[in-house]
Amino acid sequence: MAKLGDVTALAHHLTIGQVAERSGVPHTTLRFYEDRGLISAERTTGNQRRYPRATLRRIAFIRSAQRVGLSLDDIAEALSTLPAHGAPTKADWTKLSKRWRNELDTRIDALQRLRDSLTGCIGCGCLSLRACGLFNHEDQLAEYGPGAPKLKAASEGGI
Amino acid sequence: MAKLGDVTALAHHLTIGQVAERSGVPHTTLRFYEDRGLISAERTTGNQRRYPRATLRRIAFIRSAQRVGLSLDDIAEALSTLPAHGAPTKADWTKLSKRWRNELDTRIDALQRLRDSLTGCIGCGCLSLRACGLFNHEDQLAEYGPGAPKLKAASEGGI
DNA sequence: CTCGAACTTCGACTTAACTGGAGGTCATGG
DNA sequence: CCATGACCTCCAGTTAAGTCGAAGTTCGAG
Repeated sequence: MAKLGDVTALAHHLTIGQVAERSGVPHTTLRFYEDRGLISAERTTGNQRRYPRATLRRIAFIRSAQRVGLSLDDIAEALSTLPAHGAPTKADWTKLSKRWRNELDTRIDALQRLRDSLTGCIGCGCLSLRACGLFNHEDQLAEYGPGAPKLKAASEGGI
Repeated sequence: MAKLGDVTALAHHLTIGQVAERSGVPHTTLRFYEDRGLISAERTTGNQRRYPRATLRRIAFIRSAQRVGLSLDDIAEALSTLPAHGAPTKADWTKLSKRWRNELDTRIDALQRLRDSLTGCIGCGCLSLRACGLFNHEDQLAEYGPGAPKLKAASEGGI
């Protein structure tokens, strides 16, 4: 039953197990995220990872962003503009945020249309989805949809 | 230069190539979607696919839903409650829509929080993200995040 | 009737995002 | 000081969502 004292050695540094437990993200995934450059950790003399508390926020951000359909690459790119440790400059933040705002706004819009069109279809009784906003730019959508393989050159300005 | 007449034979049925072009989804992907039960087509005597026009709306729906992070399985399940051809009953629609509304509302909410927290961080100057709504339920999130492997039994009530 | 574009199936390959196991190292209560 | 559990690296396997190519068939303008 040897346990790492709950009185965590060095209150500001969490072990990978602690981060895994608190964030709900498996430790294997945390190492994976590190490989992909999403998070980072300092090492003890014995080569074990020690995470700053801020990592929990970073992970929360990652999972939130992922949940709404952004790829780890997009997220990594965004996060890379922030220093791993220490406070980012206001300029960094502004730039990152501007790029994301557009993308997020677009996605929020898409979601709302999806939701409202469903609701609308019930409300108006148009059981075949005809005339519902979402479905009437049929030929316009596409452009670049989802898909594992990178169809369009990874990045080209936006996320 | 033999081209399929632009005066489409049987105005209500599109070839896979036409659907691909109009929807922007590659024909290979259309066949893949058929395998996964997302769309379907009638066949000519020569075994070629002929899609009803409504398929374009179905595809638009699929891509929209995917774009905001829903899996093809979720989408397939939702679409499966609608008949492939012909009008669904109002009851079908109501049921489908109710389930999706919750999920979509949740996602919209998450997106908005993500966006607002970014914006807020700039506005309030809290350069380290401290005190921003999104990041303060740190230990609560997780639950079930994204991930290719099916961690939690595929479906368990909601999408 | 012919010819090329468009279609068919099928199976192997790719990418993203994990997941799991083998084999070894670190840390700490007893 | 030693056992045990938490940690380490590396690498292979899995799932989702496509993508590609080979080899053969259908379609329809000329």
